Amino acid sequence: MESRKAEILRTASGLFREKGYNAVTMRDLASALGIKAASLYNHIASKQEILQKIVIGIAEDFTRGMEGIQGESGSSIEKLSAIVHLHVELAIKNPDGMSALNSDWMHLEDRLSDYIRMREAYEANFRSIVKQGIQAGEIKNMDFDTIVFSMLTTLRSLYLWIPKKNLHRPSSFSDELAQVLINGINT
Amino acid sequence: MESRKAEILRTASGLFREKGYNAVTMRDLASALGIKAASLYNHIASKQEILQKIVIGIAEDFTRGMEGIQGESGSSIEKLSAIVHLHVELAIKNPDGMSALNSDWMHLEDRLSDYIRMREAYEANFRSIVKQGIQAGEIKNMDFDTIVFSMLTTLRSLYLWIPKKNLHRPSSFSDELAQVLINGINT
DNA sequence: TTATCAAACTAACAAATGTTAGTGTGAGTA
DNA sequence: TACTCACACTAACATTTGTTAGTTTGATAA
Repeated sequence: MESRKAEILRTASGLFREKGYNAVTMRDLASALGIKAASLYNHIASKQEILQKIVIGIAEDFTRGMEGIQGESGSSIEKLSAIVHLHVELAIKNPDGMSALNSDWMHLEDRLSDYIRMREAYEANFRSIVKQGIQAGEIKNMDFDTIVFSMLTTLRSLYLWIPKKNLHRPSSFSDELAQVLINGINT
Repeated sequence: MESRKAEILRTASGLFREKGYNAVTMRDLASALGIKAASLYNHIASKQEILQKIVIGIAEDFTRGMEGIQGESGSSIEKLSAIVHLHVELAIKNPDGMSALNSDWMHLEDRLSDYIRMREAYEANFRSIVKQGIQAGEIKNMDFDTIVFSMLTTLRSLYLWIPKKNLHRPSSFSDELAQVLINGINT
């Protein structure tokens, strides 16, 4: 059974998505759960903790996923395809949390530097895979920054789009997206 | 000379970009301008007005730009290329304002429905151009939603990226981006 | 029964926030 | 000189907000 705390995090994610972290008050959140604001503090220490649990948790999912992909053997194209799958999987699992990660990370306070470190490491890994692909002749030698930026922003924004689609078969959707994203830059 | 009001809007755009509309207080904004919060009200009616002027102004730029493109003759590929140019031009002109448009539109209150109407009209035009391109055989018949989503999110996120690049020649950058975005879907 | 414990409540507070009222000031104009 | 007007100031306000203190409740275990 979902713990009360998990329920709070899930409900908060939904509200953060609609209005952003700062526009959601503890009274809003309590009201969405059918309780009073003060009661929230039986479960969480502060509003900050809610944001941190949501955002850092997902950032760690991405870090773990990227480590797994880097650890395996495979061509650059195969690795990029695995990255697309990772983004689709996490966006499906928790689109509201992804929204907070994308829009509210700057309000992280104490854990802001942790988040930025993880994001930079992730992007460095991503760039290194694309670079290897170009060197190996697997990826077209177009403007490097443009390739990376275009792929990353599309992947980062998946949470906006995925809830609208009817994903009967997530894995086939994921394959399809990988095709569209990679075919444009594949040799 | 830049009016005091324009200076306020410009400064506010920068702060909104860093922290988001709700996290920027009138005292923050005043302090960035070297004055007191109450003095702002000699120039603007409310905090809301600042957001509205910024966001609705840019939304109207896009609406006008799209009307111009739709009005001209040309292939779908040429129109898409013109749309890329439009996005690059507006992102260069005012990246901070673009950030507010992308991240703070939901706080528009009175003018929220105006904004949403404009955005929906813009996207409908975009989709119609892609659809015509597919019917005319100019664009690959891949998954329609995926093509549209991938292009639109990349264009919408340009403001995050453009300030980091050294754009000596905006028009050649624009051509390059259009190449990367369109080549992947071009026949 | 009695004790425990998670989880809700009421009441309150200090700080922050958007905004208003009323006032001063200094440069340009009549 | 006297007037105006843009633009800044101080002081204060009513709300809103995150959070704390202390209390009640209702189910489960001893």
